[in-house]
Amino acid sequence: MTLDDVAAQAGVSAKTVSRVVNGERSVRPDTRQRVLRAIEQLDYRPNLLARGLSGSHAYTIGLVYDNPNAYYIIAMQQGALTACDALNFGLQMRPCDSTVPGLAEDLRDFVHRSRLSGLVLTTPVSERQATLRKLAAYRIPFVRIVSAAKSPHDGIPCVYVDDRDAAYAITAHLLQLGHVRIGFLRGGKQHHASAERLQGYQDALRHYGVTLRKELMIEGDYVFDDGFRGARRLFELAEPPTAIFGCNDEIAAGALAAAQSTGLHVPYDVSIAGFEDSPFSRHSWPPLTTARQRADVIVERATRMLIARIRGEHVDNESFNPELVVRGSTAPPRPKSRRRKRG
Amino acid sequence: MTLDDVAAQAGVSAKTVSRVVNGERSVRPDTRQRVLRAIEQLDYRPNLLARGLSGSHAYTIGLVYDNPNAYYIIAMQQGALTACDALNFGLQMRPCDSTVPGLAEDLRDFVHRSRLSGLVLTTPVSERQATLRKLAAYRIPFVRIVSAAKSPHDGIPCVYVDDRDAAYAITAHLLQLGHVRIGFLRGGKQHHASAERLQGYQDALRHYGVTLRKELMIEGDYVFDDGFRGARRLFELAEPPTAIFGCNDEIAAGALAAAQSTGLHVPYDVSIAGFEDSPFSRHSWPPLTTARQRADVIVERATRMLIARIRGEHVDNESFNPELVVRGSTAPPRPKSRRRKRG
DNA sequence: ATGAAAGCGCTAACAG
DNA sequence: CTGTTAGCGCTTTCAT
Repeated sequence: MTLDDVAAQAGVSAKTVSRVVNGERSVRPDTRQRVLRAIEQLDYRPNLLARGLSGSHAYTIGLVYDNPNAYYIIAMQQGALTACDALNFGLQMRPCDSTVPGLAEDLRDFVHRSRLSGLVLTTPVSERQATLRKLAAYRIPFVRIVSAAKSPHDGIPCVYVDDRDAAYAITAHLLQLGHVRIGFLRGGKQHHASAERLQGYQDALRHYGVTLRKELMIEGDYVFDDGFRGARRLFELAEPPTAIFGCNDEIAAGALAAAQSTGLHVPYDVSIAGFEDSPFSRHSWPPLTTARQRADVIVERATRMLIARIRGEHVDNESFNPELVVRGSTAPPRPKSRRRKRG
Repeated sequence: MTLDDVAAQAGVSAKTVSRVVNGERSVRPDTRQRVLRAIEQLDYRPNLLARGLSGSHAYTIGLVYDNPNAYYIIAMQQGALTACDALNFGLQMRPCDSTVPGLAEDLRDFVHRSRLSGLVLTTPVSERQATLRKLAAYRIPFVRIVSAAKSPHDGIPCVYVDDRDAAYAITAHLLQLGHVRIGFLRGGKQHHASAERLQGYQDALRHYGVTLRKELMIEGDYVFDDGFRGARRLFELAEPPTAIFGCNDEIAAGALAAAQSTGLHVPYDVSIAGFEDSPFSRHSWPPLTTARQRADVIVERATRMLIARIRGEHVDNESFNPELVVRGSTAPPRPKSRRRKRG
């Protein structure tokens, strides 16, 4: 079933059928109807390979990620697949290392080789300004997912996730339980979300009139071991925190393991909260209080935006707000620590 | 960078370059070398769209999976990508539900629509005999990954993983530590690996002269909650086991959580072992003794086999043996005397 | 063992 | 508005 078959059936040229299929407006309504009917009768479906080879792009997008978190990746892929299936686009997965020097060139080659229509950039690739600039200079259409409290005004379409607000909510939850000394285990610096979450933590403390303490904020990366080590350091302080907020669930899981390895009971001796609502947070004991971040929804939206953009439609930035999920790993501090604070 | 460029560089015709790229044997070794050098010098990559349009198939394979385990999926994708990149094939991911009635037809449509060259079937899809038969009848080339102690002789190429042997090794490890009452938390019945692992467990017990006890083998699925519930049931027995072998790491993580929620100390009160060597097993406290199963390696091999088969080469089945990894979650059982003293 | 010619199904660039 | 003519980069088929 080819364009020519449809053309013959409709009594027009192949090019006209092509125009109808691609939604071009320079076709008379009655001609269009005739072609549409022929397409339906013959159950014609365009050959993506031929379209891609001949046209300026392959009707396929690339999903670019550099994220050590398996759950996150699966969720993102799921979202991208959903959108691509619905809109008749192909999808290529592209794991990468966001820190290599030639990343923009690699992605350019990737796009050119497969004649990709565009890219969905996820964090932290989406936060490397130099890479974004180069990609834009290469005229590669892309949409990115970023961590930001409000819509960026740089003209590049994005879905922005308000990590700051969600981190504020988690910290406020701990403060409302009565915690005052709250440790913060930071995530990797190449993720802007880390800074946003730290900001949310600090904003909450300030609003509740609690002094920020440097020794309670520990640097680290989004890995279990840094959560473990960071928590151990916090426990060894002269005045250890009664609650710990890990920058994501994996860090929090590391903190949980550290508590257990130290003989501390969670949540009675120490409360622990994470971020992300990954299966990690449910598959620990006790399950972790966290912020629900629907990576599948976020990426599906970004993918739809990208395809709309490729089709020349106007697109507006979209926002996503993670939602607080309270589970068993957080509870009020033990009275002892409160007394200590007062005395 | 096209075939013609390479042909010019190597001083041969485009067709010869094509032959080399596709691994055809009718090329003289020295000619092949010359072409290979030209390809490297020019960093030539064949255009998959053109190949697909021109050839009888799209030089792209599909990776089919129905597995709830994110780590497993990522590892499999990684392996498939590695092989496809090396052999200049495209890759399409295909998550599915292995229990739906029309699966074979869905996959056939998937293959035809994208003119896929073949499929890599992973468990448990690869174990649905009716689906396999239909796929074969549709003349769709595929390679499957199965759980088996020895090479199947059904003429369908496969990579077979000896789960039984690895489960035997884990059980033997526990027996050698001195455990006699060893609980087994089974995985989902639609996975043949579950039966193989149970078999390995039973073989080891028999081999060591330990009586099998029904109440120590608990049914369940490959999910955290079943590990949790199953372990709780074991702890409630009049004579609870001193060690638990979970059919995979997620089940074992559930068992670990159950132990902790019951106030049992791992490994002093109870040893726990898993299977898979997923990050789960490292990100718990204590880290889990397990069997290392390199899903990436397994799938990469399967993918290479599939492509070889598509190219008309002869392929033999390959085997993979998971390897025992001992970590902190297993230790000798507590001597009765000491237990009394502490209790 | 290698090459020449003929498309694969579609769209871009031009006609009219 | 619609049609014609050229390819896209590769594999097929058939020569040699």
